[in-house]
Amino acid sequence: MADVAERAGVSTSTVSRTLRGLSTVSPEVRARVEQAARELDFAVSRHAASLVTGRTRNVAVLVPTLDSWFMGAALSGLALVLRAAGMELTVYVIPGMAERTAFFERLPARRNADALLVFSFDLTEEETARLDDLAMPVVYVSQHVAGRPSVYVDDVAGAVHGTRHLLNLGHRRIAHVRTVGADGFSFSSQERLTGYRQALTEAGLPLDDDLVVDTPPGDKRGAAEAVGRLLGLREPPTAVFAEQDEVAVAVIWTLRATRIEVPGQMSVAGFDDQPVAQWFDLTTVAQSPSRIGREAGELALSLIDEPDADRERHLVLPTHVIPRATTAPPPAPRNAPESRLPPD
Amino acid sequence: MADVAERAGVSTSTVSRTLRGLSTVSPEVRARVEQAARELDFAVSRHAASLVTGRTRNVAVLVPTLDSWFMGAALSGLALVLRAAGMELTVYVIPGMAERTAFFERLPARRNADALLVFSFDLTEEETARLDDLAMPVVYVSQHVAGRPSVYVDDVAGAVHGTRHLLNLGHRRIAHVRTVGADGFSFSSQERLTGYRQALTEAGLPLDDDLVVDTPPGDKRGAAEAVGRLLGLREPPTAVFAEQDEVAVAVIWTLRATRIEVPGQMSVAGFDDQPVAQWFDLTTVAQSPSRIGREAGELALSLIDEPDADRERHLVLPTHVIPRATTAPPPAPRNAPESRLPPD
DNA sequence: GTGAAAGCGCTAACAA
DNA sequence: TTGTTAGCGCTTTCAC
Repeated sequence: MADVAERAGVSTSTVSRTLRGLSTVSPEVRARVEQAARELDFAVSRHAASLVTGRTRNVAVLVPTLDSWFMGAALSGLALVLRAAGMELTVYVIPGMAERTAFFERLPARRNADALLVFSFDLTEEETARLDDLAMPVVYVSQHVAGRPSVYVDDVAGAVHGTRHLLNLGHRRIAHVRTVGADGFSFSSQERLTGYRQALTEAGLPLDDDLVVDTPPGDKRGAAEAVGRLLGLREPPTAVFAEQDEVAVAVIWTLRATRIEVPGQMSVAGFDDQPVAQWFDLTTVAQSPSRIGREAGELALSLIDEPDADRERHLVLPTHVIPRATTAPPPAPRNAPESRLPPD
Repeated sequence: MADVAERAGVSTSTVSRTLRGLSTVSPEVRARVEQAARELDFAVSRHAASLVTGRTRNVAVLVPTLDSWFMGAALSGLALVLRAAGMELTVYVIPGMAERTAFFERLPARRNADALLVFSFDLTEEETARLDDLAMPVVYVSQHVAGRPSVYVDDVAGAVHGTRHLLNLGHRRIAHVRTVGADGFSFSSQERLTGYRQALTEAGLPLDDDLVVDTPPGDKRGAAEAVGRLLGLREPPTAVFAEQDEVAVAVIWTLRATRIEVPGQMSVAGFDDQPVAQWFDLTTVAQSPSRIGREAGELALSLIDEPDADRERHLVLPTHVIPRATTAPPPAPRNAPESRLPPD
């Protein structure tokens, strides 16, 4: 910066003021400084600037992986918002328990970012408390954390609508296939189960635990087993509401391999609307991770500017059912009393 | 850090030395300092440290998007390597031409990272030159840049093997569907076409330009048109080698919708082996973006430590064909002279 | 509207 | 082995 100052014949203060766009610089001086900066290919060192301002112009995110449709889309949305605000994005990827422990022990984001977005973890009380004394805004994404700003999709309502879609088609035996990961059921997983149950109850149907089966995510074999269990039931379902599109696709795969037609003999609906849903023409409950990312980014930015605003804000994003080709009325429709069904 | 020093009854220098793990600290003092640091939840400000060391302990990546299978996997691999080295990762997402211009104009990574990884852009000479005077190692990923360190997959060889797989099944009319984006054909696109042609030529087959058709990526309609063109040919192909799995899937989709059996009447192979390939049981040429990310990260780290080593290193990663259920011998096999085919 | 000077939190010489 | 001191490159008073 000293070089630029010298070349423009001004002090470094003036260069600083010019480059930050402060209006207290005369036009001629501004022009001279800008030209000098351009000629010298000068870029301000964020580090030095942070040191004195205390702001890093950097937002950190904590994610379990980068390698998923959801995270890719969410971070793309977030990146968009951050770039528009002149903020940079640093990513902490925490794939396993060891890394997670290390992260919460050292909290490396401390002082090196203006805000932290925590994606898709089901945090313990301790971890949340640890983040509380981070002295920076923390936004929780894809999870509800009481008293802290959160952004998430309305999984319960989504599952209700997805299930209702099947009910409205006339299905009465509707199964739910959910995923169980290394850490047990995720938060979304539980919410979607709740929604599924709620829709059935609303429709006056009994909750049959045999109709709820588990599978590891992204595992054909697991899905095959789950489907096998459902087909082995005395009264098998006529429709499956899967917790995620990937599971739905695996279910469809298994059914077709077993020569059971979808949707002719069995309807299948998913949740997410990720690209694979289009390839399979899958009926699904759509959410927008990219919007989640954007909203979370904007919330973080607003918290950076006004640390006290929105401190407890929960932003709940909507879903919508996209009917496609994997759901249809059941093969032998029973004479269901339509009046008892709430509208889809 | 002053607080920690006071609490431990030492100078800040000693705290600094301790926290950086220098061995010139006596065990008792080290213990006191570490305890004090823990009690105060102290984390070193990377900014202040960078200011004096000139090293940021941060690696920047320039990516066109985060929202793709390839980038997700590649960045996950990269993140792994970086975390192990205690480096942080900042991501610049440049989705469009405007952002790209802005990036190369301002070069915001300058002085704010120890290395830059440039993913999947076909850079112009100017842009490359611009990165040259960035005063930090720049690693080019998924592209060949003469005289600069690069990491990429061997697209030509991959396409050769993919095409040979079809040749070995007995196909003689093999089409190639490639993608054309907003910026024209990508580098990989061209390489894969080259490999396709090379395999045909090796097999003594003529190159028929009618067998090479274009489609926008991820667009069912475009794929349908492309397939239509191929089927309308006087002598239609018996197999399609698609530039990417997504295109292959779209092609299969169209074929099946047209009641053309895959692989019974038409074989289809892809390139990438992304998850959707498994769902469709797609024969494909597999590459490992996660490995690409790891290798690129390691190359960058080595360049940071030894700026002069490996300056021109090109790391070319292998691919392999995964035969699955979408390829089979052609419906009416001609009596092809097997001896002329190179081994797969 | 501009400059001089102090200092942000750290590390790296140098002394002790 | 430890402490003292001088800056790293910037922003921010405070004068002018």
